[in-house]
Amino acid sequence: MPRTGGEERRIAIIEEAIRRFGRDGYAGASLEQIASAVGVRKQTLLYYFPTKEALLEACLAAAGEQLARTIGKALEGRETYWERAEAVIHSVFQLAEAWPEFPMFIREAGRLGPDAFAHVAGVLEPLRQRAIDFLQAGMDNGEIRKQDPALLLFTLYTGVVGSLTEASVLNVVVGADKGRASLKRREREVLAFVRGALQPPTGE
Amino acid sequence: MPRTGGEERRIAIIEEAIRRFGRDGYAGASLEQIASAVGVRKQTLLYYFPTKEALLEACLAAAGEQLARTIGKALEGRETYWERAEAVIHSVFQLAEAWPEFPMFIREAGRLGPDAFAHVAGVLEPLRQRAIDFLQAGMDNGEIRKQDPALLLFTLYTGVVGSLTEASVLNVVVGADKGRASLKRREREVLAFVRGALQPPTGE
DNA sequence: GAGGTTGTCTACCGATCGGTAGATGGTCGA
DNA sequence: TCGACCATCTACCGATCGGTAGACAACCTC
Repeated sequence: MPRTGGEERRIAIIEEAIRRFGRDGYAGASLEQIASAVGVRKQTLLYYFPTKEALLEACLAAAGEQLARTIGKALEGRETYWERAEAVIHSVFQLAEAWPEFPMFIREAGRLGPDAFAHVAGVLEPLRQRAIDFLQAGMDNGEIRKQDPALLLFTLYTGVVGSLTEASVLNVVVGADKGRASLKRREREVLAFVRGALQPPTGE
Repeated sequence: MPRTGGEERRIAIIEEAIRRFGRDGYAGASLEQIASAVGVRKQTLLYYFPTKEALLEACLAAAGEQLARTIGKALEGRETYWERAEAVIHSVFQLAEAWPEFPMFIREAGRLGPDAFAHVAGVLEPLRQRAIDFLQAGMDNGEIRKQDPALLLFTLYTGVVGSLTEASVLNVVVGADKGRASLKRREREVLAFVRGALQPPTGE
């Protein structure tokens, strides 16, 4: 009866749950699967998280924090609009490469409804506000096409998340598309799309 | 014991199943719920579709046909690139307004894996080929920014589907956003984004 | 109007799900 | 050293799930 200790195991369960919830959806993943993947019985999982929903909420919060950490670090020292956009997107793509189910879980959070997604977004709120102020400033001084900054942010979000989660569609639409090289190509594509969404209509 | 007759009921079941699969996901929706929403017992549903998976496949095929019909009709008589893009997007947004779960189901199809999505995409293959040829021609004569046409199509797909399915995210990121007016606003936003993705980098 | 076909039902089954109860062992501080 | 606590387990429960078996009624055909 090995004892890994409390916090460590708790984190292991959350990470595995994010993988499963991302891959199979909240309803499609069972506590049994998650527990056994961690190498523990279901009842042990229920010792850490009294219900499935409690586990979900812990995952949502953890995902929000992970994302905030990743994006926050990417923003350090970046000044121009383009540097920032590029750095954030690159960091998220790196995260997705190391942990493919992560963006899927984020999307699942959105699918589960506003309440679930709010758990993720709560931690990200300061970053959201910064991003919107930043976009607004860029529009005011003419470096970014004038538009609703919040809607623009939403469009950027769907573009990045879609590119990271719709791999099945990509395989069917584009043809064989696996591995690291493909992810890199999609990152370039997203960057081009973001450039298009940001640049003023008259070009330069 | 009313008898609605075979084909009519079959279609009613498929439409309700698309709603439920779209809203709750394939795993999250039960045959019981679908059947009772149609006003029929689960065993009657199983008379039409011997297994849940068979019902799913029927839904995938039906969704593909619905989409092909909608897009095909939107393309009639449109000539320029912009007219076509606008018409297709508008038709899809109209479909989504009348049937909000429809785009959610399409996204669920992608989530279920390449095999499931292939059932939808099969019917759409001629349209996909036309779109790619069309984009390629536009790039060749300089009306569209040069890029991989298949990847561009994928990006457009994720933009439209994302805008239609990530309503929860939108509510959190943008704030209250319900009803017809909001959908119209999002359609304009998507159109702007598509324009950005299509236009050559030097403006015009 | 008899008989097959089609559509809908009641009744039930085994598996699995999320969750409860409680025993057991390991660890550590008093 | 001994008792409290922490972590993990075995055993089990009621509900629900997808699916089967089969009765039965309405309809069509001849």
